[in-house]
Amino acid sequence: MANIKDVAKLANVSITTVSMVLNNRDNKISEKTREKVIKAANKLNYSPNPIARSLVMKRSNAILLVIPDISNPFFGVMAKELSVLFEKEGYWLYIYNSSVGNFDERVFLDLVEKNFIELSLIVDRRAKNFSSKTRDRHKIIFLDEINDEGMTVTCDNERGGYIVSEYLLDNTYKNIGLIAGEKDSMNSNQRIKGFLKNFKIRNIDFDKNNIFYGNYTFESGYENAKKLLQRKVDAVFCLNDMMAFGLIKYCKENNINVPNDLSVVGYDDVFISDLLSPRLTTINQDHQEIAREVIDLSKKILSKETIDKKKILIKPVLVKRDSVKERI
Amino acid sequence: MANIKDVAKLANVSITTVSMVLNNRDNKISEKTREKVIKAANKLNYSPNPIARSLVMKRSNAILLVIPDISNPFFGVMAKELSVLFEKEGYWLYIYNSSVGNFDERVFLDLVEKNFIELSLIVDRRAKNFSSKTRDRHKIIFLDEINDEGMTVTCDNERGGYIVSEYLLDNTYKNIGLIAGEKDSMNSNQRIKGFLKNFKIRNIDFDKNNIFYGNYTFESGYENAKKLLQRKVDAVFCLNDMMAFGLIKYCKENNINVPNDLSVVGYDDVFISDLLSPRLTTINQDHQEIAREVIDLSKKILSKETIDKKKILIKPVLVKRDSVKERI
DNA sequence: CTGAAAGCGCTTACAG
DNA sequence: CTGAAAGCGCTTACAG
Repeated sequence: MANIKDVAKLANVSITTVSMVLNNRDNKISEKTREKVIKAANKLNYSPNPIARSLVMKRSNAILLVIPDISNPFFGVMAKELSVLFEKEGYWLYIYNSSVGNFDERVFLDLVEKNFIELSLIVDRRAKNFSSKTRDRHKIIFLDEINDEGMTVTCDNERGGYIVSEYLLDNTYKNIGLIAGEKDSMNSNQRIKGFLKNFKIRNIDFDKNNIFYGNYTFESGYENAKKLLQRKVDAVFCLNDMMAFGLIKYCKENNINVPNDLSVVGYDDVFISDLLSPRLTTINQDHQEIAREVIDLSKKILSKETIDKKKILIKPVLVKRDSVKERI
Repeated sequence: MANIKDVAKLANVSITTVSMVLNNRDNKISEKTREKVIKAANKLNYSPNPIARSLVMKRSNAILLVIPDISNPFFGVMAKELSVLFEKEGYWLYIYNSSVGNFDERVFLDLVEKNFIELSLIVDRRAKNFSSKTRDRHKIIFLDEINDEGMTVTCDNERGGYIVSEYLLDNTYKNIGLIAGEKDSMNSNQRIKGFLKNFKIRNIDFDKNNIFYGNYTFESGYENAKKLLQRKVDAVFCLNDMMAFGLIKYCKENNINVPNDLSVVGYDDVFISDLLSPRLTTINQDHQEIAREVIDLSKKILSKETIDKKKILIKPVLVKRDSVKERI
């Protein structure tokens, strides 16, 4: 692999000149030299070493995406879509599975500063505790409703929860259970908040013992199923599809018919929700729109434009399918 | 963020000494200096900059994983499992979605040489055409049955295909269709080869017009469904689950009952196969075992051990569920 | 036992 | 208009 010296030698110029031409700092370079350099570079199939470049420029064209778990299809699709779009912009995505390694401010700083990451997209509740120094020094977009200061692109979780309770209460469900995310997950808590809001409005009591906390995995849906069913619930709102799948799996194994014996609502509308038996009623978050908004915002941040909106909320939509028995 | 100079200054030694201590090249360094350095490093929360390190050492602790599409759950799970295991070994995984960007020898070399990648894991048929120079110079494990020279860890695709035809023929299916992967996909071709083998053995003709080529996506299963159904097939072998999902989706929309009107077999046993309606009969490739074998082999390759086996084949297993109607 | 120097492959003031 | 030199943050012969 040719380096800048080889090109300089072949073109009979200094490496300074090569660098200037190739980086278009060539306002003062003569057309003739320019051509020589370009020709030599092409001949040698040269492109600059990004590692060396990062070291001197302290930037890297790299964008960090922190997600809990790439094997969750919701994040898989998100990662894919963001990859495509950022690739077009000349950036590449460095995916960090935060449930695999650990993830805290120290890990984040190490990752970002050592690798000269230019922008970070984070969906991880632990980012809530980042110091303001860290937030100020690094460009971050939260894809999680973590706080009210940072840039955020996310689905309107409170509204999502609200819609679900509306649907279930309208359909006269009386004893509704919840399988939530981690206790300190903002996404999860916002969805719960929206969900409970409707109970208050209608002046209906909600037994908080009906809330079980999982961790957004298939397994945690499965494991919470049993406890939940002991409480004789007639409907369950799972705060993501994966946990709904786990719950449904448990029901199948125990001859509990969904939706006749139990109604189930998910959240995410992962593409397979539609293929399940029963087809899963769930909340759709338009990931294409999320991705688009993320890219838009990223471009602005990267080009240091001043940004008007600090929080972008995508509207959630209830997709009615077959896992809820409509009683009205 | 502290750098090596800061540590040297605080510990009152040269940067050489700091480097030696921290990299355990300290056979000759006095215990006293050693301690001073460690203390200073801890105090400053210092860890070496990996970028600078890569540049001088020409290695990076980075492993490249080339997969077609991270949004396919099969690859998502694979990526996750490999991440976990490599993390434990002190490496990190750089995931490249080859269906997003393009992928050829040039792209590969650029990626690997510029970033000082130490090992590449590739599942992409286009790697078939890599020159032997490239293969020799770089450590590669193919997760695809691409050729007979390189290191390979993969599922025994031929056997997988064979098992399926056995099952379908035993169940007296007469007009079987195939939705395959790309025409030049080795995985796909091996599965087809195994599938057809059984026809030869039993002296049954197979109409090759019943083979349709997709690209392993949900959409391509859906799109091939129509053409296939016009050929009045009574069973379809989809060469991965995603395409089977697409086919089943089409059937649902067109009131074709699976398995009563049409039997369907998939390949991969993605975790959701079990949750579909009907539950998908498919070939299981034990990804945990694949991941383990990959790690084992990787460790050997990275430590330059001589390797005995060049090709590791994981045994596929038919998982009988509900998408095939058993006629015997 | 420890350190000064060279060098990895680049970019960028600065000089001419 | 072009190039020599310094420097990014490290490691590693080599010298003493």
